[in-house]
Order: sequence, then structure tokens, then C-alpha cells
Amino acid sequence: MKQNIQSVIDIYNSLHSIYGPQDWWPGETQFEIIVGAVLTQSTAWHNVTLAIDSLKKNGLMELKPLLEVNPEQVKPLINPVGFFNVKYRRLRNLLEYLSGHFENFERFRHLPLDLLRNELLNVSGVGPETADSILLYAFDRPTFVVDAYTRRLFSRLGYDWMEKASYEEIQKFLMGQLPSDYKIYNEFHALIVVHCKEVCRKKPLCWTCVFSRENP
DNA sequence: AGCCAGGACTGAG
DNA sequence: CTCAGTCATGGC
Repeated sequence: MKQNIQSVIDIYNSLHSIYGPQDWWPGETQFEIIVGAVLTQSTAWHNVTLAIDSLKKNGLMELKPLLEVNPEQVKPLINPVGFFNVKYRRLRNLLEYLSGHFENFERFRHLPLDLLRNELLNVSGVGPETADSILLYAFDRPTFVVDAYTRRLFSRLGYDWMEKASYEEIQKFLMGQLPSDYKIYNEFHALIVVHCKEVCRKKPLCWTCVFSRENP
């Protein structure tokens, strides 16, 4: 069963034909996407929606208000995401960085991707996945988001090496297999998440998954 | 009752 | 560089 590993593009096409366009990220504004990207670190998305709704209800889903209000008033609102102390600090670090550049986010559309990515990575609490999520989903920049689901799915489909590979290795490989198009990166990551959440949840896996059925 | 979620940082070896 | 420990809540 490992002799016919599907190409990355075939996997994308399969997912797309099964689930259709996902229209990600699930957030209404650019700012909400950025906040969600931090809050969802190692956290079920459902819990993130609870926190996001609370922030909205309190009028804090905006840069300046969220930065200015007392931390002890914000933490209870994001409590459901877990790690709320660290996450508040991480979010604050990021917002303080953005407050210098957010006014004209033309910057995020035109400056070299690597430059922006490195700047985001310099923010304490923003790692590769969070940085790529922000660049891809908030600013339409073509960078591939690698997450636990990505590792799991591709490993199960025959790309065993991804189980242990570094973030950058996986990203470089996948981007090399795809056209440099933010729309494809956007859809692909969304499809991987949707597929893994709905179908491939169980370990060790994927015998109920559409791929195994189609390729015995 | 555990176990795990769309990670990242830290300190130790 | 690799890696366990840490952060913490909600749902199954």
C-alpha cells in the first residue's frame, strides 16, 4: 500500500473534490484572524470561539482597546482557551509589535515575505505556525501553514518522514510541490484541518479515511 | 476519569 | 540540536 503514494497535488485535489472550498480563516476581520491564530495554539477551536465572542461582546476585538485595557480584565475573557496567562502575554507581545506597523498594513502586503516572517518570529510567543497563519490568512501572503494535522495526514498517506521532520523541512517540501499561490495554500491547510477533524480523528488511523478506501 | 486540542518557550543534557 | 516539562480549560 505504500508503493503508490499520492502526489501532494493529488491529495489536494482529492480533498478539494470531497469537501469543496472552505473559505478560510473562520474570522470576520483581519484583526480577529490574528487574535485567533495566537489563541488557538494547542487548543480546540471551539474554546477559541468562546474567547473571541467574549472579546467582541466587551468591545475588545480591536487593536488599541485590547492593548489599553487592564490585563486582569482581559484574562477572564480568554479563560476558555487555556494557558490564558501565557497566551495573554503572547497576544500582547504581538499586538505591541503590530501597533507600530498595523496602521498601514500595506507593509504586510508588499514587503518581502521572509522579512515579515522573521519579524513575526522575533515576537516572543509567535512560532512558525502562528506566523504563517497570520501571513497567509490575514494578509494573503503565499506561505504554507504546517501543523500537527499536516504531519499526521501526510505521514498516514505514505510520507512517513514527516512524522519527525522539522517544520521548515515539511514546509519547504510541500511548497516545492505546489504552485506559489496563496489561494491554494489557504485552501489546502483548511482542507487538511477539516478532514482531520471530521474523518481522521482516531489514531492510529486512517482506515476509515477516504484515501484508504480509494487506494486499497 | 483520563486524554487531547489547528504551539511555543525554557532549561537540561 | 533534541526533548521532556510547562502552561490550563472544555468536551468527549
